Amino acid sequence: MKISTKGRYGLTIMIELAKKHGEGPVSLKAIAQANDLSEHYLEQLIAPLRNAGLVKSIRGAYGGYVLANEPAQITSGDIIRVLEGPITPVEGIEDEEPAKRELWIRIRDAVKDVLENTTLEDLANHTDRGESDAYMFYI
Amino acid sequence: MKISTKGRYGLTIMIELAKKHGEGPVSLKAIAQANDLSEHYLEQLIAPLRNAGLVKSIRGAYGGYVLANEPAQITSGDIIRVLEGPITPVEGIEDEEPAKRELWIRIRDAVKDVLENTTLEDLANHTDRGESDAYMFYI
DNA sequence: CAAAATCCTGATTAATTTGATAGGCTTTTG
DNA sequence: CAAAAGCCTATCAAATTAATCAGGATTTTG
Repeated sequence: MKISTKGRYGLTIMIELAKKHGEGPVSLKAIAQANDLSEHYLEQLIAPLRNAGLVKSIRGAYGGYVLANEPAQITSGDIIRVLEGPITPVEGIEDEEPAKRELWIRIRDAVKDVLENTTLEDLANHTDRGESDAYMFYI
Repeated sequence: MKISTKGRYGLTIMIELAKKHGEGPVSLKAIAQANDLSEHYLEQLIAPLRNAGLVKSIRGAYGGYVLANEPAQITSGDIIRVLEGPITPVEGIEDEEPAKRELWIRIRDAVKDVLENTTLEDLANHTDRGESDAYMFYI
């Protein structure tokens, strides 16, 4: 039940682009350095994001990437789906025995709901407002 | 974002035990055959379930396993946590940047809510009531 | 034009997780 | 005792994930 670095780093890239939205292209190098990640690895992740039409690339000196849409129009689900595949706890839910199928569907819909209702704007604008740390308990 | 066969088969075992709850021990062999799974592999999965106190073993001929508690007292979260580890989309949520942390927490809590509110009784009693297949769309 | 910056592509490797297999030991029943 | 069943440990194969490497192509700047 984990999201791999693909989805995590992909989200990192997209949040950086959302923060700089409207300020011209941002290079992968800058994102990689700011987050201490491998630039080459990020290249592998942004390729599918570009193919999916979530970002646009601008080549050449002083080039980089920009979001293809407004941050409010791009959901975390768009990103995770591209990099992690369909949002479902189990492949082929339909083939599962009814008891388990019910559980997988409940989980899938719960996660889907969160991912589709959290946009890049929500994430990029989120400065730590220091809400109660009640959610910080370990489960 | 997938649950591996560990969690899936573990849940299968536990549902079988719930269905036969109160009728004496059920052997792994019977469960393996009924679900066309490898008995040896199931042994690896039931060991942690036993260590966690979710099932009790009865050795010797005509032995097997029984639930350690009533089906209504055991949640799917108990089982998944033992076999898949902590329910969280990311290790070390606390260390994440606030923007992403917020998202991981929302996902974690949504999944946690489903898992902790679905008991073995719910699952074992679930005969296919043929609800609307509206949930069968592909995402 | 030449150099720099950047995107773009493919191949390869390393590490981890998952899934499966084998075999022997122990305990209980009949 | 023999059969049935759990218990335990080790090993291996396959798949996935994570990361690295190498080089090329394109565009902009000066």
